[in-house]
Amino acid sequence: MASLSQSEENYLKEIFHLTQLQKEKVSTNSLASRLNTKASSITDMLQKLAEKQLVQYIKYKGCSLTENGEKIAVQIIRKHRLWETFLVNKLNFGWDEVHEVAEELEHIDSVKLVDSLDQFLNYPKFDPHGDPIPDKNGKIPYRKTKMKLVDAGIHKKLEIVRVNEDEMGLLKYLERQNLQLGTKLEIIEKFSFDDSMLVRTELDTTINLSKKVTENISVKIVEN
Amino acid sequence: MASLSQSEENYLKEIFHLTQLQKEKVSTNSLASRLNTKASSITDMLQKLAEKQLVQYIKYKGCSLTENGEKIAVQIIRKHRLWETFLVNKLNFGWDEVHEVAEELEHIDSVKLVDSLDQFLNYPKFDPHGDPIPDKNGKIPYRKTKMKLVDAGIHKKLEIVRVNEDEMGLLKYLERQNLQLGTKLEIIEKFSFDDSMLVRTELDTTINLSKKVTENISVKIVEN
DNA sequence: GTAAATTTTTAGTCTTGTCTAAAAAAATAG
DNA sequence: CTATTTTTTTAGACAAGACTAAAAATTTAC
Ligand SMILES: [Mn+2]
Ligand SMILES: [Mn+2]
Ligand SMILES: [Mn+2]
Ligand SMILES: [Mn+2]
Repeated sequence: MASLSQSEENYLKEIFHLTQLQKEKVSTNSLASRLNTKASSITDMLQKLAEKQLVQYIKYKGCSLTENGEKIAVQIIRKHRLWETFLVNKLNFGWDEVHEVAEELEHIDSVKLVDSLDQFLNYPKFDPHGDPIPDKNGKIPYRKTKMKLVDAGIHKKLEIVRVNEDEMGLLKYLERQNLQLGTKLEIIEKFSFDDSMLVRTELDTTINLSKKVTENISVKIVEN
Repeated sequence: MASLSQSEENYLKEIFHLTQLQKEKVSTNSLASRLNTKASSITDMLQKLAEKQLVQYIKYKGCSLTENGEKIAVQIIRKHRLWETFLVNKLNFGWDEVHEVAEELEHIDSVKLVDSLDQFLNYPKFDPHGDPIPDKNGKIPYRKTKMKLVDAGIHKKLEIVRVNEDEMGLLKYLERQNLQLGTKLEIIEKFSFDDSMLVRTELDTTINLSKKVTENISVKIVEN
């Protein structure tokens, strides 16, 4: 089990994420754009990872993770999300400040460290953005009932359970609007001409949210 | 201020440590043995670091840190020792388990992270081995009164304030003997034929310590 | 003060991960 | 179904950081 380079780990992680989004095999170009590299670099690396039995790769057909590759990817995601939780819960980072540092911390290689951190944080199930934190065995506590705000029905009592941390600028925007995980809200009206919606929060403030926003927030129904 | 590679940071740190030990310029070979590389690799890197104005390097004459190089080295040491403190104080690592992980954590690049960690730990002055932790501004809280146990006088009340974490196996040995930072002891007798000594600890247990041990423990005098 | 031993540097290679440019395969359009 | 466009792969290059072997400088020994 020779340990992997940061680069290799990032590739595995990204293949995992892309596989979640669309069920098909992951294309060279999609990886290239997520990893900010050129397609040729992706091809090189995929060949290496295939060699190491971490991905299945068929020329021109894209790739997917092997069982082993997925196991490793999940552990990196576990570390990433635990560190983000640590930074927010213990070191008082804002939720928009943690991702970059977690990108570095996730590569620290020590099982004892990760497990101790997990315990120290009291075995959190979700990170500061509401993403599930895989446990020691790689089990991911997906939320069963969760939908994008854009798809939620009108006049139901909703609670924000997840925000898309990848969406550049969203976190800061939500902070400014006083919207956070756990915030309860209700859709008052949906405007079809620009797909924005008017929502009312607990404090009786009403805000208009654009499609861009409501597509990147997930909620659960609290009551109806 | 382009950020440095892990390798470059390790070189700077090691040059700093070696400069502390012996006042002269640091030799290529001494660096090679500390960094587990070959002398030729050292030469290559010194040329690069000299280029970047981080070390002063004169062919065949050894090197030393520039002001800027030292500043960076000290900040890495700060990070190393803060992380070690975190691991012991918050995650319940043993003092013999932290160094390796800290070697990785010390390269995480985020001033906010380091300073928050420092605050979270309550601005510790010393790490789990009794080594001083540089502050945000690079000031190092050296202990004024401290001597190697091997050099301490007989029948004085002493307290362990520092152990040499580099000495392979020492930490585990001391743990086994129930000797830790803060342990009070008194030298009962010194044996010149093998330079060992008999010490009595607070709990009235007496232990014979070899020269190898007493050279790598530092104490302060509590009373005489 | 010269010869031998040691230390340090140089020259040349290798691996990793990236890039650009060109070639090849696959997808799309008419 | 063929031609064009797009995607992917290959070929060749480069920088970082390490290594080995050989050359050069320095130190030590007599
Ligand atoms: Mn993140
Ligand atoms: Mn997250
Ligand atoms: Mn250490
Ligand atoms: Mn230490």
